[in-house]
Amino acid sequence: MITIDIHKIFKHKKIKITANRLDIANILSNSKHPLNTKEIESKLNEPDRVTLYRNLKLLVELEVLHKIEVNGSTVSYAFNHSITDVNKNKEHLHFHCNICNKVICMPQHKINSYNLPEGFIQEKCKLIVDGICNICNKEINNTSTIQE
Amino acid sequence: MITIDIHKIFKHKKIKITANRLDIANILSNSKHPLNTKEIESKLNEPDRVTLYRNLKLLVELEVLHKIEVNGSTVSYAFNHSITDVNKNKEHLHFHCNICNKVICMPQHKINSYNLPEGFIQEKCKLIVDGICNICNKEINNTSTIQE
DNA sequence: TTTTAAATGCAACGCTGTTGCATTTAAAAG
DNA sequence: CTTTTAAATGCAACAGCGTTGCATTTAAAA
Repeated sequence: MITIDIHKIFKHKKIKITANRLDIANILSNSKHPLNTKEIESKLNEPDRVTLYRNLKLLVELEVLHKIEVNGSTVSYAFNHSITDVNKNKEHLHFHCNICNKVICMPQHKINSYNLPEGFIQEKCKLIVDGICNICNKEINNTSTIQE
Repeated sequence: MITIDIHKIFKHKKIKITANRLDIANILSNSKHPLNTKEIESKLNEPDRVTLYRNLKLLVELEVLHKIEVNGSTVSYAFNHSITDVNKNKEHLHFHCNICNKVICMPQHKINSYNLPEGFIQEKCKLIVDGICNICNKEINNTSTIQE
């Protein structure tokens, strides 16, 4: 059961183990794709926005979660599996679908460090590709076939 | 004089040539770096937020400007020089300084297209490196030297 | 010069995230 | 197990960024 691992992580990070935090971590840990605040909120039983925002912020600071900002209005969160599994979660490409707004990790495309001009220091890096995801693409093709 | 080129661009795009729009385009055309809304606003004589936002949106849609979102709270705009100069402004790396918040174009690092899984369509792409810029880096070193 | 559709500027709103503060609760101490 | 206490919660209110509605102004066509 994954819940036990999350208990351990919270203990190790020395934060209180609360229902709110367990819920958030479990939802994201079990999700195939990163989820935005709305999606997380809708999966919670007692959704208080303030508590959610505070816990998301805390868990990102403690590196339990990753925050992924594909654009100004779409902020997603993903569980940082590299806490338990070192191989996963190196900085990688994120795909953002302009139709369904979903964010999909593409760990096959890792991000290297770039040769910047003298004096520039690279701390973090993000690579975002916008477009149409495989599911929306399929739907578009189906619809157009029917119409013909 | 650059103003004449911008006149031509607006004519060609079939939008009214107004003082507001000329100001925005001139400010960004003459700026070395992309500027955020606050910075543009501070350089305007009569700053009405609504008109500014509406014109920024329009000029981005008409591809006179580029919109660069390095994170949720930092949105910058740059003049699209490729309208007049085909060589410039291919999609490239943007550097964001975590100290001064400035955004700097790094056209030496172009963005290629990625080999995405079956069914995914790439439309746009962005590559953002966060860190410390050369100017802030120099300031940090100076300060620490004095303190020693 | 007249006409008209587009652009502007104000007020008010909406969404996302934050702050202050009283109340509740996890978990440490006894 | 009970008491203690610092952290977490939930509410109200706020702040920043961008948008919408609408009356007024203005660029540019007639």
